[in-house]
Amino acid sequence: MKIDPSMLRQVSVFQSATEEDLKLIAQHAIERSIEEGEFFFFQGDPAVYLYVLVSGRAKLMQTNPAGQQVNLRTISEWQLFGALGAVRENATYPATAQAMEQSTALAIKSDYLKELMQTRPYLSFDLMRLMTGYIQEMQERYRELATEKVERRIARALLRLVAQMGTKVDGGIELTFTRQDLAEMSGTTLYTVSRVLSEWERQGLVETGRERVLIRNPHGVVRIAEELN
Amino acid sequence: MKIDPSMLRQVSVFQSATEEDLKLIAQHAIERSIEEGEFFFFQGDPAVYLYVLVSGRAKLMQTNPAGQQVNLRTISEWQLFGALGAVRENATYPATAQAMEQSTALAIKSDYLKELMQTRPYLSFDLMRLMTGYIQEMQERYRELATEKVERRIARALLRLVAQMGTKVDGGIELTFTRQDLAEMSGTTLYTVSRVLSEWERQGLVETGRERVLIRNPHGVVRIAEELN
DNA sequence: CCCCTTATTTGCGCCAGCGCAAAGAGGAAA
DNA sequence: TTTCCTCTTTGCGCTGGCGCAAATAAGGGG
Repeated sequence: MKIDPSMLRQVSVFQSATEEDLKLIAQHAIERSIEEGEFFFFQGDPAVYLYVLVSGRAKLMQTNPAGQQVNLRTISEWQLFGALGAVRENATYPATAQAMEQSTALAIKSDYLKELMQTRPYLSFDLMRLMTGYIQEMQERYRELATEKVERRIARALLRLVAQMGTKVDGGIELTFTRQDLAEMSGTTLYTVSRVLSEWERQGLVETGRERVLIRNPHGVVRIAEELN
Repeated sequence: MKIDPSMLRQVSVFQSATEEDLKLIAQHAIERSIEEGEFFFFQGDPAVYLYVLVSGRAKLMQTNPAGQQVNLRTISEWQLFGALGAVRENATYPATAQAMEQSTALAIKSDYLKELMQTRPYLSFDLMRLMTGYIQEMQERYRELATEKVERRIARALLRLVAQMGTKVDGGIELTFTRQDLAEMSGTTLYTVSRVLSEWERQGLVETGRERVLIRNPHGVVRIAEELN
């Protein structure tokens, strides 16, 4: 199945592209579908392609030598990932991309995008805007991890997820994540996440289930995330 | 005192610039000198200028509402900082820049660089390369903070500093930092840094003094930083 | 509808690292 | 030399959060 080039405009980096460019990009893209739990690429692989997620959900994570991992970012539809290789020569992916459900992505040769960027300043510019966003987010999360207590970090992780992929349902906002995912996102362990969520449930802030958190009182979660003390 | 434009080539982002461009940039730059402990800008200020440090040393840090801070990066001569504003509209600085000693920097209007970048792809490209480097470093540090024990984090912080600003002296590599600085760089407290350094001193790895660490056995520090156990 | 796999909860014990407090130590200025 | 300020060290007690282990719950497939 070929992707309609104009769909690509949903990708933030391509928002100012011409129809012409989108068509070119679509022509150079390869579609790749993988199952839940499989990988688009591994940390350390040569960064030959960059990807645009077309459907499904994936996570970008980093693993240390001992195998422990942290979740850097969750990728949803029409987000770009693995793009660092388009900038550096002979780059390797600094993180691993794993599908959280059956997913499809467009793979675009990093070199090709690099070539396009030579003559299309808006592309570099939009990509740069994306990157500055990541830098800011990582800086913030780094500070959080260094200075904030676990409960607040979990609250923030939850809020970030709400902004990114929360779905409104009756009675609140729903998120689909395992405790383990949440732990990797907030730099803690699944046990602690479970305990904190249980406590919040007792307070009526959330309602939890298997791979599911329903936020009943978003304002309450915000208060935990922001409250100074 | 006016800066010789060709000196600007030491700035990584300007490495591929033409002499012409360097001259233009130099003409648009304002020199600003500040004393130790003073600030180039604060987190939250409108990001009107970006800076190139000409002499001295500064640190970029992020503060949380309660006032605790983490050190994101140490800036040495001819490094660019505060550049995020050149990319985003109406941006505010996401961090605070404080001089660690008497320092001088060139201030360049963010808008001006943005203008230059429109017609000089190499500039965007080199800036992007710089940014991808920051992203990678922050991702790594984030993972470290989430998964590694304090001792190892301190070892890594030390090694990063060695790479960036270590000076070779007889008997080792010397660094000039307070325990507090080191603590902010590795996400811990000055007490813990002090204890760890004392222990390393007993083991003969380092020699410590006021605002000073002499690394006697770099290999030993690397071992602590890398060793999987 | 039952079985198996995977996710979740919770009790329990433990310890790494925090942070106060108070005592050194080093430098700079006078 | 003395004073003062800042940086550093270290004892001490405490606790947040980790992680094992075992029980429980929830799906999903056959």
